[in-house]
Amino acid sequence: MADNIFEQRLEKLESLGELIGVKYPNNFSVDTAIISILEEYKNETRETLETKEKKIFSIAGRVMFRRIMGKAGFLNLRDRDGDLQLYVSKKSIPEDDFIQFKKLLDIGDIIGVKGYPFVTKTGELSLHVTEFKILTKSLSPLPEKFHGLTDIESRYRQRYVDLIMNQDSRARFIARSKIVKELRNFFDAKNYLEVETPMLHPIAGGAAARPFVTHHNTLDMELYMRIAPELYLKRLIVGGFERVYEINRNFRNEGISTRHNPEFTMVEFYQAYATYTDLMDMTEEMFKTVAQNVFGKLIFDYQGNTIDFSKPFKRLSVYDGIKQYLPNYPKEIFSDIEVARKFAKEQGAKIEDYFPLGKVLMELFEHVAEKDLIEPVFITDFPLDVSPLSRKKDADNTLVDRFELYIGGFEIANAFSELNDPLDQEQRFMKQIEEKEAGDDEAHNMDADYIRALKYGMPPTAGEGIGIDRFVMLLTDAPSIRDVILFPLLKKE
RNA sequence: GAGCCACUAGCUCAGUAGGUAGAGCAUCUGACUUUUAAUCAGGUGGUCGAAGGUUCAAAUCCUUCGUGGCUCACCA
Repeated sequence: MADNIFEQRLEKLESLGELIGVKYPNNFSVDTAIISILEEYKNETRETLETKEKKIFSIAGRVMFRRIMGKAGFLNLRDRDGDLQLYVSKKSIPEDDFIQFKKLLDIGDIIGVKGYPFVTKTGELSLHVTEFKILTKSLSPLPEKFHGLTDIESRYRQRYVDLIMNQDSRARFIARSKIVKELRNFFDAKNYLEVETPMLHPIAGGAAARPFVTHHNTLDMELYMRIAPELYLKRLIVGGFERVYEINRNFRNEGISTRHNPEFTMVEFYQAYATYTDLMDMTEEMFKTVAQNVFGKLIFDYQGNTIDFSKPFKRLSVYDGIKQYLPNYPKEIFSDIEVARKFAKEQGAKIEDYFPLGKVLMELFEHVAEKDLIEPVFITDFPLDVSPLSRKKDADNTLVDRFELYIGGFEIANAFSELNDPLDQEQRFMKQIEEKEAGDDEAHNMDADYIRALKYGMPPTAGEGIGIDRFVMLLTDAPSIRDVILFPLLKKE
């Protein structure tokens, strides 16, 4: 015998080829999923089942455990959504099949079996196998059966192994898929139109972030991976699609952390004739609906904190938040930039000299409050300086009709009533360009076509973006964004 | 980008007054026809993340590098 596992398994693969004629057969038909056998027989006992006619099922999956005795043995078979124990005995199957079972099988192999359900002495529903076929040899051994794969890097790099071994990881990605489906149902029920807008942008816009740059060869043109779909979706509002949403990836060329992956998924949606307060109500309804429909509950544990979606979400303005977290604030910080800068720096916020007042206040707020925003809370009424695409408040032109939703200590949604005054928008872009020149490399760029679109008239509109990855983190109690992204970005091996 | 920590068999992990590497599971051989982390007996398997250095001697001490984790910074 060869002296390592890979070589040993290659030899078994050769033997299989000699025994059945091909090494990788594809002639086994599956007629049943394990979960439907479990469902159909869940109320049967050893006694009730013995009196019934034996019904043959054909199932397939991966061998996870085995316990082999002399002329018989048990296997645990796993398919896409269930595990079932198999009982294989020499006298019940053809001789060639028993050779496959006894001599050629390894844990991790993909097999197909036929057999009839029965209940063992110890009361476990099992399949009494009458045909046994190895369909795909696994040449690499699976991780240790009891502990599974725990090394975090391996779980990300070899997600396929993680998904085989770790049922909680598997369940989390299934939940993610259901969450996205429920979001679609939610928007579809409100007559939203799902659209797809460009991922390659000639101008990176719609958010403040550094983009990935790429190049189109034939047009010899610089392009940017999109940092947000916002400006395209609002062009569609101009075009008369009054309710649109898009679920897709954004790309931001920034740091990686437990809450940031360079490519992440957002649902961004826009509704004409709505305001940001309408969206607060809608967001609450959305979170409750998705949580209830996917998980059947409204109260979640997130990393040791309880998050209750059944209660109305709190609402707190940025300025009130500063007053609440820093009761000793100097009265002048909301009007005097020098006082605000000095105070924010004293509190430990990172303030650059070119920051306008609104940005200083925003940094201050996030520095002191963000970590404590565990229960769902809408932070409202942002400074104009940090909101170049938002509508000004009627009552105070230094603030905008905007909110961000915080849950579990991080930002999960951002929304506002949209600025639909093309002349104001043009001035705001000009101001952003000034900030860019002053040193803010994440300031917005001028998008002349977007201004051109607004000049045709965009109805009063509100829009919102929700980070799907973070939403899934909350609902599945995931400590890191990498736990909810199948293949998170890692350095090259 | 900074600090701290980790990297030993396919997997999960032991192993520091520095003396040349171990266990469990997996795998191999044998026994066993109702087991379920099966059991019993006996084997195989390692350039101790990489490269330098100190030393008679390095998994162990030092330096640099790599990969990863956590925290901070960045992320309006």
